[in-house]
Amino acid sequence: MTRRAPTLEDVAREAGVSRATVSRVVNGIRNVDPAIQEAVREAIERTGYAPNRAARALVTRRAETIALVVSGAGDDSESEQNAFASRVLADPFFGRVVGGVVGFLRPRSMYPVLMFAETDTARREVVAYLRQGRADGALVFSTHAGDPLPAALAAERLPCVLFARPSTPVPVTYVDLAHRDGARLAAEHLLARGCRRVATITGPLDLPAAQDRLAGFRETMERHGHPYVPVAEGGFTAESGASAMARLLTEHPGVDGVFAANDLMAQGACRTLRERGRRIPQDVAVVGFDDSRVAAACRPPLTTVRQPTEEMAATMARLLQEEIEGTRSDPTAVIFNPELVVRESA
Amino acid sequence: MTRRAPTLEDVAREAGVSRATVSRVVNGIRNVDPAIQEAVREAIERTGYAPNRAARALVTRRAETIALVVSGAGDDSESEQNAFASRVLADPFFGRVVGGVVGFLRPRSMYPVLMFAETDTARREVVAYLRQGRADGALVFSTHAGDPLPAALAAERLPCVLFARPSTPVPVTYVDLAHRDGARLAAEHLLARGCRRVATITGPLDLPAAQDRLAGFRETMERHGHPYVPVAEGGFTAESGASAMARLLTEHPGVDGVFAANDLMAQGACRTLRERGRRIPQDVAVVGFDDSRVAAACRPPLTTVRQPTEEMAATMARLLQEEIEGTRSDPTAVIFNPELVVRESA
DNA sequence: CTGAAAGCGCTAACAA
DNA sequence: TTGTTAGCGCTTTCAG
Repeated sequence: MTRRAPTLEDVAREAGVSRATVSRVVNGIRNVDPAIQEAVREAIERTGYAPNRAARALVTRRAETIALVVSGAGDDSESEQNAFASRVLADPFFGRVVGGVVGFLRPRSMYPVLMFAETDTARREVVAYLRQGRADGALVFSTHAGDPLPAALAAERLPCVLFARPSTPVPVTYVDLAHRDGARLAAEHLLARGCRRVATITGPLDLPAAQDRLAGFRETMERHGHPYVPVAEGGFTAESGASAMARLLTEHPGVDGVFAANDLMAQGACRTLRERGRRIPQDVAVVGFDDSRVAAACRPPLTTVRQPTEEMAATMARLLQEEIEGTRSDPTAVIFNPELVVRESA
Repeated sequence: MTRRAPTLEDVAREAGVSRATVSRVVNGIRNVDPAIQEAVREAIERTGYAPNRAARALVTRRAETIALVVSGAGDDSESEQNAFASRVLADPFFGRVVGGVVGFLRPRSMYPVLMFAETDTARREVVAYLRQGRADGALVFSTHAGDPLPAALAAERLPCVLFARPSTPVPVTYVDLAHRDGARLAAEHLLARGCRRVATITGPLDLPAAQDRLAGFRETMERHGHPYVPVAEGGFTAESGASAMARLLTEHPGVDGVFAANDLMAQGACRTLRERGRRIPQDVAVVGFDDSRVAAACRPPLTTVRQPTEEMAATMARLLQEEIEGTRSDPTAVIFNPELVVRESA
């Protein structure tokens, strides 16, 4: 026999006041006599009252929930669907993202709903979820260029904030990093330590972030008298970094410095270098990007360009909140500055 | 000027039927004339109707949401709070868990709410969240023994399912692995390949899973004439595995086989072995546990005992669903069987 | 400062 | 098979 959960009505009766008054106390609205406030609090205690969020959501039109969406490119196979989630989770970058988001949300008694959207069907479901008011807005992390999700969300006027500027212009708020500046830091560091035959391993070049890191790196090298920089494109994974490094070594055996556009690829590059008998950093210096947890764990520990991922993620949550509350209606962007973290690899 | 979202009422008017009929169509309840069904569907299309979940939740008393909770031991410092999330996410085990849960939930248009609870305050918030009906139940992953969360949830009669049998008995449903059998597989494999001086690196021994793996390993070794097995306790991290291996080598330089109670520790052990000039598996054979993604990525690839984590997680979700729907009211347990995966390390 | 009352949008008896 | 109607539990004017 399970007793019905106590409602506002029950508390009101218990405290000898009206529902409205209890509601005011629960929601911390002032203009309530301190004595009555106390009485209500006691009644809540006695009854073990917990407000029904569905009822509140119905009238406030707010779920007090936000979605954390990872949008990618994949096929509809079921194996692929499950794999996508664990692949994303395996990326150390994602752990920092969640840490940052949770850090912002928790003090507000909110927790993110985790959604993976690697197909158009899945993306439609994300839109439907938001349209049904199950979440008030979305933090979107796209893993590929031309992701249609931001535009779909914007078309429905659903609040959302992106990580990174979208590759095709969409009127939507985002946070990003000054990638060119980061790449510049890497280039200057390699040059300063005496490297003269410097190459770079880029991310997927359809991603603006990867393009910007490459452009910034080239620019700086050029300005310092190195107009030609060998380039190998990778896919932001350790495996792709390893094979990119192998290609680079084949074509340019004399390379003495490498800038990889993320830590995972830098890690892969290190593995290849070690296997080919190159010492790091004596023979080849390696600089990564992100300062994810693999950077410190790598052998040797990676010199890298730090992206303040947690703060960026927390800022996304704050911007989304503003959008939901209507504090700000026009899209904005917040750009963060990278920092060089010198360890042992360069 | 943002137009009010269309409601059932709007659709009903558009289709020339009653709200109830539209509701029936939306919820796929039969006994609706096909022609009317079609008309309603068109009206939904025209109006762009999306059901308001808060309203539905209010009457069905169901949020159609479940929480995925990671409960751990930590202090109240803010840095610790954020670190906990990314530490958990960094564990490859967790990626498989999420993959399994999402695989079950998604076909049901559900997505997990991610909650981290490493302090008593945070755990109280988890309970409050569920009591408010923001989620219908919880999947709980405890990272330490004697976690008070399962008991707290049970006391409030909130539906929940645990990963692994709780260290103190709580009347609650859980899934688990036949740890002893897994350890037996490891022992038999090491013995079969000719190892005679075999040691083991255990997990934190306050965890039943760690105890069982140790007990199963010892038992099998004993039955095969090896009553004494050197033991070093680790903490389920690569770092702890590395130092446990170092202690083992100091005290038992002649060791020729090691069973680590998870892959992360096996990975750490491999690192130490390599640094001390031991070849794997020629000088020392290493067997891990879990078959997480580090197992295949390790050098050399780890022979390990596979825990079907995705299936276990998916089963948790199914059991929770049953509990929420009241299909089953008594706690149950589902125990999975481990499998040996032979790669190169042993 | 407090209470009465009108919904929020939906589901589910119950009637027709 | 369809419609009518009574809430679900809460917030929020609007009076008092």
